[in-house]
Amino acid sequence: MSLRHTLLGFLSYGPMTGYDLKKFMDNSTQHFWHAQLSQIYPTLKRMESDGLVESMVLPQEGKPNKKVYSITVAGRDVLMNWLRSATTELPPAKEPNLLRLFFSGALDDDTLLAQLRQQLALHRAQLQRYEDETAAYIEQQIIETGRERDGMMWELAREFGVGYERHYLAWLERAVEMIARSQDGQKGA
Amino acid sequence: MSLRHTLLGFLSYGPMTGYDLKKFMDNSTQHFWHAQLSQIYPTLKRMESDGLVESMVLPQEGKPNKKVYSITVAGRDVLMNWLRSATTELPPAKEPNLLRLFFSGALDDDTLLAQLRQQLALHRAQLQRYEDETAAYIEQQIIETGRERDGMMWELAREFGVGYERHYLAWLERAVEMIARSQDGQKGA
DNA sequence: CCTAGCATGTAACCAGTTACATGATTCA
DNA sequence: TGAATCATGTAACTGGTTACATGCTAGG
Repeated sequence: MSLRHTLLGFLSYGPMTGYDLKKFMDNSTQHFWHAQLSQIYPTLKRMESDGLVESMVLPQEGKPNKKVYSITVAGRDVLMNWLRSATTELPPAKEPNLLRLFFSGALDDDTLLAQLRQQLALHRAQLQRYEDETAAYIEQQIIETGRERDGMMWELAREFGVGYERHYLAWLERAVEMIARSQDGQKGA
Repeated sequence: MSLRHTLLGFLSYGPMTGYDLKKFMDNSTQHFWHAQLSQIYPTLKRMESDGLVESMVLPQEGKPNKKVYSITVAGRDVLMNWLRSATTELPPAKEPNLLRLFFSGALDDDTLLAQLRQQLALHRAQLQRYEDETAAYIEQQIIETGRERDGMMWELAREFGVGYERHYLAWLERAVEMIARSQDGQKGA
């Protein structure tokens, strides 16, 4: 259900097209909610027939016409109800990399270490991105839109990402160390 | 694709039924991969016709017959290839609670604080579970099965969970503090 | 010349959820 | 008496991915 909520959330900032919505998602909610254009377009269509959004076609030359969506009163209602709704359970997660590790007892130490080091590199890069690009993007968005309170939420989400990557890195580093040490022990014996 | 890998992973420890597989998942991979029986049964069937597993029917009285699945050589092959496969990208995640917060600028401070405190309670409970039940369960499994190297992986996954919950709690606590403080400032003024 | 960006969508497929169906046994 | 555990599944639906289709403009 949450793609609908994501679209309502962005449209609550102002009217825009499906294409615009995709770009906003790629730049901001990407790491906690994402979608392809091929899912966004039909979802907007269904949301319109459900009365949550309405569209206006802007004719263009040399490009397909723009279809600009706005949130309706009913849409704002659905959005606010979602924002207020209680969290009674932790959402189930799918983490293929953890799953892989869980069953990696069958791998030799070298392959296992290579796996973990690959992940280390990816997470280091992601931490960097949160600290540089994402921070700059949020600051710029706050200046451009003047949405300071929303900006506080965006910043909180970014800080979650930073904390998450730091935890992930610390854990990976400990795991690598542990396995490397147990390997030395075997070679030395 | 990863439900198939999960099932192969558990079957690599020994033959079991779909029902057993579900219980193992609920007790161990639950927080990084989960599935319903209604998805497990047909998946096993397709894996059998793909030659990754094979089944043997054990007749029972008063209950449906047991269908015990074992991993085949081809299945073990697929499992090992997956374990060895490189991680080239961070897997995309869906975090409805973060998404909700991202758009929560429209909520008043009290509702926002209530939201965050609900989450705090859930994550505190989850941390406790990882530290008590999960730790005990893993220890017991290692003793029962003698799989010490696999046990190291299970334990690493558990420690990831502990670290994740600690990070989540620290972040929630900071967020609550920040919002509560900004609220005091407004009241005091 | 080719790639990226702008801008819309459809169709086929795969993964996952919810509801339904059956039926015995054990425990509170 | 009713819920939980054992044990299998099917059917209908929803959510999400991948591939296909079109076509112009700007920049390296």
